Amino acid sequence: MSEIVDRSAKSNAAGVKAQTLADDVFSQMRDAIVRGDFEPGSKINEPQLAAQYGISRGPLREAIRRLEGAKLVEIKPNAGAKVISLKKSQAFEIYEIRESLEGLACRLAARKASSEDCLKLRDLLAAHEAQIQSEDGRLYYQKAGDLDFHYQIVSLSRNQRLFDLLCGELYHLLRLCRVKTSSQPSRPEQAFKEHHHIVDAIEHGDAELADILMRRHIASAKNTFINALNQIDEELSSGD
Amino acid sequence: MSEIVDRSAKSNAAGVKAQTLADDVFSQMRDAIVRGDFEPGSKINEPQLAAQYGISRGPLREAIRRLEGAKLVEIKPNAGAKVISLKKSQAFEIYEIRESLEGLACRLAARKASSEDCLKLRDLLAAHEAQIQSEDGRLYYQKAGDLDFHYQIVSLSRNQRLFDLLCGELYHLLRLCRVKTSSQPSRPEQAFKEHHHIVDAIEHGDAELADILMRRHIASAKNTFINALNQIDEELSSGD
DNA sequence: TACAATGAGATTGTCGACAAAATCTAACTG
DNA sequence: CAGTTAGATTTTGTCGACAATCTCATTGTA
Repeated sequence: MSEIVDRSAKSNAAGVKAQTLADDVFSQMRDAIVRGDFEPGSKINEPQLAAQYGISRGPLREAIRRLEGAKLVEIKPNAGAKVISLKKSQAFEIYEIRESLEGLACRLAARKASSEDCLKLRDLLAAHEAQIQSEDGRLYYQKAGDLDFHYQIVSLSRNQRLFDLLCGELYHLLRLCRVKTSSQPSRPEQAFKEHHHIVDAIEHGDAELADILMRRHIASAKNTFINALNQIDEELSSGD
Repeated sequence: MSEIVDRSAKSNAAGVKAQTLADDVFSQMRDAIVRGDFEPGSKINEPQLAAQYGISRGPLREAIRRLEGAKLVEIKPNAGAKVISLKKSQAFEIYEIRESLEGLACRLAARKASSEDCLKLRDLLAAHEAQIQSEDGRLYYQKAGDLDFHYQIVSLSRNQRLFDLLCGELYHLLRLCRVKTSSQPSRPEQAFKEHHHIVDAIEHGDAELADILMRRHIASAKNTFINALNQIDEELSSGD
């Protein structure tokens, strides 16, 4: 009943070939941008990219228009598209929005989650704990693991548009600037505790508390992230 | 410094002719959809529309791709685009998101607004009061006036992305389904009081209170809106 | 030497035509 | 008469070519 689905994965799932060239190239380019294969701020050259993907400029331009809709490129008339380059202040803005929206997701999840749902969350956290204690725990935790947790919470909100907005747009944007701070130390143990407290609140159906705890959790992530960015700026200006 | 700007108005401002056909047709179609000129759920016929706007299918398809990005149409491969048709549950989802985000906007506005800013808000509300007491007050207030107020609050948040999201996307979507409930009775006096209380909180720099008041204000709007939709459903099913 | 005009090259914007897919119609079969 | 299949028509997807615009280097002049 009303399952939350990732609509953004139109094509690149297991072996399902794309329906249209524009959609296919859109997925490829989106992943490439988020992965950091395109330098942020770099110009997008239509003839070159069309040749690279083996398509004509028509579908390519449609793909670029979709990227514009996903806020991953900026288009200026008669000047072409550029890969977005997020400044610190813009990353901060996105974190502010995420803080509010994930608070909402938690609030809704606390009202709607079944005991089964909570069990699945606990399982996920248990798997995370095992990973933390393994050698590459830190890396795993902050990369895929943390994201898994937030994904699952958002789907428990049973608000499809909220899911699309957070998981289909904002997360991509944040990953884009996280490429810079790739090896940020993070704080796995602390985050792990916070996750458990959030699940506690959801399990008790305490929507208000779940909201507050999640917002606090994201605020911490925001701070460590901004600090990492500041540090990079300092290194650049001192080493230059 | 750092003025909040409506980036969505690329073309249709005063006399400034569009830079590119695709952008121009995008604006026209977006306005037409929001205005209700396109029946929600109706199919978009490319050859016909291209002829209507006097352009070829290339730019038209790019415009449609941008509309897809704005969530105003849905595209299925090899089947074309359809104007979005929001169900009650989806409108509800959008209101939930709006509630959270405008709360955030208020919270930020309370922290950042200068006394000048507050004065402008008061002026706006005073103008509204005059309108309310005039003959077509009700209509004015709920249409342009109410929106003006919310626009201004969101600008005061000084979060450009929040502004784009709320004023550039969500408001359009809500206006789209408000077309149905065109003459909803609303509650101008009550809303007017709430607006004043919100400005009070912002003036005092009480971010927490401003947040709560705005969320409550939108929750009321959400309820009257959903009730109006329910009433329409009843009329349809009984009169049929 | 500094600076503006000019022109060549490259890039974006637009178009019409063709290919592939879907839809509709109508005839055919049980 | 219902259901299915085959063909015709419409619509979407893709391509290559041309026009408009921008960029940048070169040249000429003060």
